Parts: sequence; structure tokens; C-alpha cells
Amino acid sequence: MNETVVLTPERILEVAEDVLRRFGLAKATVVDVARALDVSHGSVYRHFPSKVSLREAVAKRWLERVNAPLAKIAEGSGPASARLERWLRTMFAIKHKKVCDDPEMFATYLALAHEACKVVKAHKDGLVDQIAHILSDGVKQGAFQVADVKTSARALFDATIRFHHPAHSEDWSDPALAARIDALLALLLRGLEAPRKR
Amino acid sequence: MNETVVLTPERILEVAEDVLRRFGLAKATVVDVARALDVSHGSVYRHFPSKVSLREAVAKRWLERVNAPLAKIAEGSGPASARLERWLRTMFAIKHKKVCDDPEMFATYLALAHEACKVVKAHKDGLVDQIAHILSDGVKQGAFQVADVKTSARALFDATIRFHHPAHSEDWSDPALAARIDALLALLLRGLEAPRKR
DNA sequence: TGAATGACAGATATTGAAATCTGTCAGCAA
DNA sequence: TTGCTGACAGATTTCAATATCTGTCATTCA
Repeated sequence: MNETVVLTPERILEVAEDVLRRFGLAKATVVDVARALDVSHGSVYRHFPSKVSLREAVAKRWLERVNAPLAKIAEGSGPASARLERWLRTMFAIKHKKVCDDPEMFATYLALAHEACKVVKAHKDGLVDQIAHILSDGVKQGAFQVADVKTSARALFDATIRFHHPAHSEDWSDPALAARIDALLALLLRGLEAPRKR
Repeated sequence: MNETVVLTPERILEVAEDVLRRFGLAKATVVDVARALDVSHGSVYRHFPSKVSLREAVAKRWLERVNAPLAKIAEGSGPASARLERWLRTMFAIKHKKVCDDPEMFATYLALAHEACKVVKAHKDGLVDQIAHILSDGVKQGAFQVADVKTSARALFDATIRFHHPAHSEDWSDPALAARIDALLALLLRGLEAPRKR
């Protein structure tokens, strides 16, 4: 009846994330994870071929939680301009929230992201695709004028990196941050705008 | 006659930078600098009150070399739009060159910049002022339309951070980098443009 | 038979004693 | 007097011995 004694990859990931939170990236070991699960570390190696792959899976799970709400916005309907702004602001808010709520865990994630850079790259590519999807809608609606949707999506991702890349989380204490975001978004949206009909 | 035996702050900085280059940030000591100068380390402390202040001075000297060519462009004349683009491309080129020419030294500088963050902040503020100067010219020329020059200058700095911040130098190997820069600059310049007269 | 164990070899991390460094200052030399 | 030295105390770093971890696998258990 007690299903929680079954050792599943999902359960290992849960506990592994918790161990990472408590010990930090440098000190968290596979043995620690096994101890927390009350099994031998050999059992963990039955489900994950290496420590690296376990950590990559944790990073993937983490990034999926960032991705889900953004995908919902990207897939939505309505004016692309407002949708793009909402999508970008939501991304900033998610990253900002993660830093402020649990700075220690974020530092751990930051280091983990550096290790699992392949997983992070896939995540980024997914986000650029979401921007491209919104841009594509905007072009259809006649609101945006861009040379190439894919390239412009990448440019938007690059242009906003200051407000969503973890490496810049140090200076998220600037009181004028909201104003800086407003100014940047205004500049970018104006740059995308299709010329008015006369 | 041999003036080089005189111990000046400038000479110490030269040698300190060389020591930093050869030993790396973690291993370079004040004693190493003194040894390279063939004086006791007490003599170095006559000119700099601490190891930290010596390192800050090295960082400042380093950043001044980045600043000088950009200031020249900012102070120039001609159409602000072309000048802004040239200024930004020059900044990217300077950073890119520093990374590619001497990656090891750049890694050292990256860590040093993290230590001497106050010096770096002043450097950044100076760069934003230079952008603001160009924008201000552009508004006078009727080429740009912005709500607030200072704020827009900051927005431009933020928007291009991907291509000038040292933290993003890892992925400067992307073959499509030039295209990404082109796309970003086109987007930003279009966002600044004043509407055409009819 | 399939899931879990625990012992093992080689790699990695911890630890504490010894070496080196930072910053100060009394004194020397010009 | 000015610029430098070298000895010093306390802080930091190095290094080598010791402990722990990673990944494998023969064995046990149900």
C-alpha cells in the first residue's frame, strides 16, 4: 500500500534536489542522496548512469518549471505586441522571484547550470522558439515587421539577457530596475513595430 | 641617469599587471610584485595602502585602455546614428579582441573585475554617459526620438550586454555571432529612429 | 528473475601542520 | 628628511596524509 518505498527516477530527482538545496553543489554527493532515500548508493546508479547525468536531470526538471508558464503565454491568443511584453516580463519575474525567494538555492543552480550547459542550451533554444512563435503571430497580424522571425527572436533574447540571465542577478538590487526594464521593452517593441498605414 | 630605478606608482602598476598575467589572480602576491621590481614588499606598501587598492589601480588602468578609443568616437561629429553603431561595434570588437588575443589574461581580468566591482561600476557609468552624449546629438539632429536620453542610454547598454559583458565571453564562438549583432543593432537603431516627416 | 546490497579500486576531498603572505613599523642609509 | 629595508604578528595558503566518494560488480534476497 505504501507506494513511497518504491524507488523511481522521479523520487530520486526530488530527493536529489533537496540534498542539493541543503548541502550545496560542491558538497552534495550521490552517497548523500542515497542516504536521504535510505538505500545504498548502488541503487541510485541503477537509475542514473553517473553523478553527472543525475545532476543534468535535476537541472532539466528545474528548467522545465521555468519553461511551462512561458509556453502557456506563447501559445495564447490576442495581440502579439502585448503577448510579447507579457512573456518577457513573466520571464524576468520568474528569474527574479527565484533569486529573491531562495538566493542560496539560486547560487547552487547557477553553478549547476554551468556544469550542465548542454541542458541549458536546449532550454534557451526552446525559449527563443517561443519568442519566434509570438513574433510570427505579430507579423501575421500586421503589428510587427521583421526581416527574419528566427533571427529577430534571437535578437530579442540577446537584448533582454541582462534581465533574465543568472550571471546578472547580482545587480538586481538597483532601485531603478523597473524603469530600466520599461525603457528596454519600449525600445524593443518600437523597433519591431510595422509602419502605420497612411 | 638611469631613471628606471626610481619606484613610481606607474612603474609598480606596469609590473603588477605583468605579474598578474604570469601568475594569475589567485597566485599573484605583493611579494611577487616586489621581487619583480627588485625591492622589498614594504616599498610597494609605501605607494599603495593595501593589496586590494593595488589591484583596483591595475583594474582602473586596464579599463582606461578600453575607455579611451570609445570616448574618441563618442566625442566625434557626424550623423549620430552611424556614430552610435560605430561606438557599439567598437566596444564589442575591443572586448572580443581581448578575449581572443589573450584568453588567460582575460580570465584573470574577469576575476579581478569581480573583486574591484566599484571601479567597474564607475567604468560602466562612464560608458553609459558616452552613449547618452551620442543620443543627445541624435535628438538635436532630429534623427532620434527618445523619452529620456539618460534612460535610453542605459537601455542601450543593457540591451547590448550580451556582446560586451565578460560573463558572456564563453559563447563568443557561435559562428552566427556577426549576424546576431547585426540583427540586434538593426532592431535597436530602428527603435530609436524619429518618425519620418511627411 | 529483477531489485538491492556492500565491498572494492581508483579518483577526489578534507584536514591540520608547516610555509608563505599581508600589513606595520622601528631603524638604516643617503 | 625621504625612501627603503627587513623582522614581526596574525591571516592565509600549501601540501601530504587520511578519509570519503564514484562507479562497478559479484552476491543476496524475495
